[in-house]
Order: sequence, then C-alpha cells, then structure tokens
Amino acid sequence: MSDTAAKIEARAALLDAAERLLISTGYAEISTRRLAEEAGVNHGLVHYYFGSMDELFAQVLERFTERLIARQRAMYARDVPFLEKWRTAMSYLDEDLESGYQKVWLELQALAWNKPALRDRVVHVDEEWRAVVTEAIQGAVEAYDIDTDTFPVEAIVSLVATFNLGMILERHSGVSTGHRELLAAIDSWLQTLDVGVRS
Amino acid sequence: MSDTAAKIEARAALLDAAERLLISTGYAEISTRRLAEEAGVNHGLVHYYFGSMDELFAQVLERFTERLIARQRAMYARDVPFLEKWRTAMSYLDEDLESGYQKVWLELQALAWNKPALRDRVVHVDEEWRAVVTEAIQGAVEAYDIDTDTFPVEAIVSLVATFNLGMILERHSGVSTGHRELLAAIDSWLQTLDVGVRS
DNA sequence: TATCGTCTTAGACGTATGACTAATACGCTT
DNA sequence: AAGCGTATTAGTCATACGTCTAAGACGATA
Repeated sequence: MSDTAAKIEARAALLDAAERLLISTGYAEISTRRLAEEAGVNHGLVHYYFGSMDELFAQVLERFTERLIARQRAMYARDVPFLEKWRTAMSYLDEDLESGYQKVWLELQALAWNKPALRDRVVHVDEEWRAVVTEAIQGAVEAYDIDTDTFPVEAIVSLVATFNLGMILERHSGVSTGHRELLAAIDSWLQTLDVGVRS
Repeated sequence: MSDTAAKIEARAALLDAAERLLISTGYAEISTRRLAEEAGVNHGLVHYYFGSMDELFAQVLERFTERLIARQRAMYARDVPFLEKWRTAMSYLDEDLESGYQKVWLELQALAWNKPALRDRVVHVDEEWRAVVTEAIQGAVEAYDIDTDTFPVEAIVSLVATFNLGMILERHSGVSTGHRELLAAIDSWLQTLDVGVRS
C-alpha cells in the first residue's frame, strides 16, 4: 500500500541527514529547510513524512539505539569471562563516541529537557540500556560471587549506568580527567575477582 | 567611571532573566527579544552589555557556580567526620536540582557541545567542582585510611564526579531508577569506614 | 546651570523560520 | 494506455530573528 521504495528512500535520507546534523551542529541549528537540503530532498517532505522535527529526531535516536542494543546483547551473550565482556563494553564507549551515537543521544536528552512530549521516548532508550546492563551485572555478580548485601545489584547497575553517562557527558564537554585512571582501577579490581574465580 | 547603579541593575536583570529562562525553557528558545522582555529591559541592551547571548549565558553559569562553590568549600571546611560532609553534599544534589543550578549547568554544556568558543568556560566550571571534590576525597582517604593502591585518589574523584553528573543527567531526563539504592549503598559503606576509625 | 559622556530607547533592515497550499510528476493497477 | 492515488515540488504567508543605527534621556561634573 504505502512504503514504496521511493518513500522509504526519502525517509531514510531525512533520518540520515538528521543524524549527521545532530552530530555536527546540534538540534538547535537544524531547521526543516536546512535538514531537507542536507538530505537532498524538498523541505515539504519533513512535515509530510514525520509531522514534526521532534518526531523525526526521536526516530533518529531510536533507529541508532536499535543497532547498538543488538550489538551489545550479542556481545554479552558470548561465552567468555565477564572481565572480557567488560573490556569490550568499555571499548565500545570509544567507538560510540566516534560514531556519533553518544552525541545523538545527548542532543536528544537536551531537547527532551524542554519538550515533555519527547521525554518518554528518551526515557525508553535509557531503560533499554539499563536492561542490558542489568543482565550483564547480574551475570557478573553470580560468576564472581560478589557480595550484594551492602551493594545490591540495582545499586551496582545504577553506579555503572551513571558513571558511564557522566564520562560520556564530560568527554563531550571536553573533559576526560581521571577517566583512564578510573577505568584502569575498575579493570584491575575485576582482574582480582576473575583470578579468584579461576583458581 | 562605568558601573553606575543603573548599569549594574540592567545587567543583573538580564542575568536573572536568562537564568530563569534557561531553567524553564532552555537555551534554544531564548532570543534577545524574549530575554529582554523577561528582564523588563530594552532588547538592544543585550548586545550593548554582553555583546552576544553566548557571553551572557556563560556569565549566568559562572555567577551561579561562584555561589555554590563557596557554599561547598565552607561545608567541607567544617570540623566534622567525612561521613557527615558526604551526606550534606548528597543533600545539596537535591537542593541544586530545585534551585535550577543543574539545569543551567546542563544547558550550558549542551550549548557548548556545538559552540567551541564556550568550551573553555564550561570546562573551567567542571574544573572548579573537581578541585573541591578532590580536596574532600583527599581528606576522606586520609581520615578513613582508604587503600589507594588499586584505587588512586584521581580514580575515586573521577568516579564520584562522573556518577554525580550521570545522576544529574538522568534526573533531568526523567530517570531516577536505582539512585536511592546506590546512595544508600555508598552511605552504608562509608558508615563501616567511619565506625572503624572511631573505635 | 551648561556640558558631556554614558545609558537607554524605538525602530529599520534583510534574512530565515514553520506551517501550509495548490499544482504537478510519478508509478501502480487494471 | 488510462486512471488514480501517492509522492514531490515550488511557492506563499505572517512571524520572529539578530544586528545595527540614530536619536534621546539621564546624571555626574564643573
């Protein structure tokens, strides 16, 4: 019925263009006209397909997130020690910085601070990530026999989620002081747990 | 010479208005005209006094930060156990959410992501906070005799700074899952250290 | 009281914006 | 090949924007 090749192409072109512009210039400087020009498409199509810029932005984030959540789940599903999974996850932090995903995510959060209608969409992305992290941490707690009396799983998950988010934010603001030291410290702590479990 | 009462008043009115608007609507929806209206001032004064909106925004953040850094230093200077200082610091997190400071800070970070000229100003604020936290953590490490072999002070500072930032960001995006549990876990861990030192 | 520099105002300029519309091109189906 | 529904286009509309300017009000100084 709908969804002809042409329609899909124009939609994708707009989403791709929005993704590029979010990464390079941020939401505040994206107008329908500029976006359409970047996409090589008539500026009327933005409203024709998406109804509003906000809807389009939300779809950019969701599309991008979908890819990475899939990658993350596949990575954590591997049958290797948690230490290795953790290291891979931390290397993804750098990848996702370079790919621009983190920028897209931050831009949409910033947009949602002032647009209640977008809040739920952004919260949902946060929840997806949290779910992935929770499974991973749950596995680590069991594998490494971590004591959860004073530090329950939910607290660990929250700590991991927030310090990751904090690092992402700091990096985009131009600060990375102590990140290397922090990650090194966590890594060596995990090493002791890993060695303990192997012996 | 300059700095007559009137000049100071108009400047302050603009800074106050910008602060309110940053908190309520975000930087993207603040035009010189809207700001001037909110301040009850002619719209030409924005450029007359500040030259640009960016400069004005930066001054809003710096003025606000100055107050809170002073408060924070005074608080940490008290002669009480670190545990109590920590609890006060965590209660400030809620205060600063309600006062709008965190919103102002986040808005300026978001603005700076796409305006390299603002970067240094925002980084400087981050550095001021980091300096305060570093002193506090340094004191805690000595008072509670914390082992810094695997977790050096710089790593601890980075952890505290990033997870705080992450919590602030999550709260503004409408997420607070696990925050209570995380803070409770840290608190009870600090309690064990505090008790250990008193005996 | 006259003067002078600063503060403040109103308004004009060209440009860009989001929202919308009417006309046209395209590509299926029949 | 004709017809029809969707995709696409160009263009209009009032509005708001940042920037700038020229004029006027104010208040301290002399």
